Amino acid sequence: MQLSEQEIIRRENLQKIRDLGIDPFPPEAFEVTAYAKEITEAFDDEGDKPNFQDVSLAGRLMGSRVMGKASFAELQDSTGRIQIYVTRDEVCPGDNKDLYNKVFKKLLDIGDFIGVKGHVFRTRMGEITVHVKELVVLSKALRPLPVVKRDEEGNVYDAFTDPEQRHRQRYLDLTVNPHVKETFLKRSRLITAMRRFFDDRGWLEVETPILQPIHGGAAARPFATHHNTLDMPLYMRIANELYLKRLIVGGFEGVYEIGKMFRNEGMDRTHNPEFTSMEIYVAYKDYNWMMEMVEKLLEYIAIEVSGHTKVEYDGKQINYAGPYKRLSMFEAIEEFTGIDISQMDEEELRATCKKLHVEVDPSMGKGKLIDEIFGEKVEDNLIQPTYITDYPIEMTPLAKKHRTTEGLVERFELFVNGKEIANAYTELNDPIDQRERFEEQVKLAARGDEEAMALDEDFLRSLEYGMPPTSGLGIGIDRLTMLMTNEHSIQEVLFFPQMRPQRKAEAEETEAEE
RNA sequence: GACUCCGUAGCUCAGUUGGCUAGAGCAUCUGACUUUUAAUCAGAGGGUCCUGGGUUCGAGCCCCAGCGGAGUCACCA
Repeated sequence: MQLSEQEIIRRENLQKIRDLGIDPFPPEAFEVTAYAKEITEAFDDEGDKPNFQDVSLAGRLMGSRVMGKASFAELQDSTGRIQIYVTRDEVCPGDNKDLYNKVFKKLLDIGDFIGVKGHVFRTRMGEITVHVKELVVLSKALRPLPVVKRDEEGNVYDAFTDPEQRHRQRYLDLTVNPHVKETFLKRSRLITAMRRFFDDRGWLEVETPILQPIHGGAAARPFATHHNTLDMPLYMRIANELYLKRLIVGGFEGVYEIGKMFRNEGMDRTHNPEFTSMEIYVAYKDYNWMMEMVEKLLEYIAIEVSGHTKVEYDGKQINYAGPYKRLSMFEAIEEFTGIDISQMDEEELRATCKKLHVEVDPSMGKGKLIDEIFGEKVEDNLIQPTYITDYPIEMTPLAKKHRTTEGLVERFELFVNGKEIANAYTELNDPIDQRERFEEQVKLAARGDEEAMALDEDFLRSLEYGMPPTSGLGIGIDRLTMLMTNEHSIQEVLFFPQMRPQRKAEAEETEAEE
């Protein structure tokens, strides 16, 4: 491996620290008693006795301003940065000044972990600072960190911005770009809030198989794998719906799962091959109840994550306080095109598509044609949270037929900022109807539809034993996180988004070793 | 999968119509400095110009192929 000049110098510094009898990677725990954010927010030197007079902090050294016998430096811990003040004679009370003159001034580099003990004071310039009495090396960094600087007005210099490097080396991104950490803290708060909301209502968090012999529950191409001992193909799940419903059959009244799904399809700003979804099923409910539940859920999450029901996205204020506007698919199309398609047959729909300049192909059936019109003419207009209800039966094989309208199912999707973020049904629990719907899917598959659902005989058997009336909901956690954090790419809300291997040569070497 | 744009120092970026030894700021190194704030001042070092071919007297720049990324579209919950 070819080392850069800076890497060579850091390795030399590492050895020099060892030569001074200091372990640059000490095994002992270091007791932390205070954090940067806590100190900068709560330090009080107005009264008789300033607080934080005996603190111990640990973190990375992120820059230093050395001036002879006294220096200022930046310490960055898990909560943020704080200035530290280090003087030679306090850090080195005896005759040996090596710790200051050699270790601190020369051998420590940006990125090294150090621990400091001392008291907090305010400098003449007004900055809250830790006056260091003891300093220890906790871990040496051998590679130079990107150095991002900010001036008083908050202007950023030499930002670490290349998306490729940021995503491949997320640890660097997290270290030098504070906003990134904030996004992932919000993601975590979002999931925690959602879990608490469900747990408080007595619904049970469960886990269902990720490796599935039949990839059911959604329309998507799967990742295929193989189990050696069983000598059988297995698929990474594209959905967990059919397993969660089996648990409702088994007698749980409410079950939910937050977990990864895998779809072997294109990648772009809103799609990663693995993504996190939340699915919940509640017995004795229908989709009308579910709409009210989702309103409460999102309002709760918005407040927990950002403090308000109104969250800015893309320069727009999105208001998550319910109730949300509800439009049937036909009403929505009529609202944005002026055309009532509810009574049209396939030929009339085809003519309407042509009139609206919506591209179609001959393989599309009635449901697909309606979906195309909706996607082209309506979706982008649904900025504030809006429910679209009552979808054509052809595209929704797991939802119950509409209670009043022939040809529709009891389904809704929630749209925010023109994107679908939730999907829910009054679940189909009639096993005979369900079998017929699966058989339709099998016919589609025979016609070459790679995404048609497979027939799951065991799932049908479970329904035949009886499933209570149930409503189910799925929410894409990544996309909801994007909305709550004002991020525009799914890569910004995943720690490690999928990327191509960096070098072909390296990939070939790895293969050769196997 | 198609098209467009991008790839130069650890980081952010210049680099003219193809023309001397490829530049800047920060970072790094040497020195000065006991309250600094993007610390400052003086000096120094650091390059697989993404990779491989080609055109040319001469390529960071032009051509071809490849690798990686970003965007748009296609596909898709």
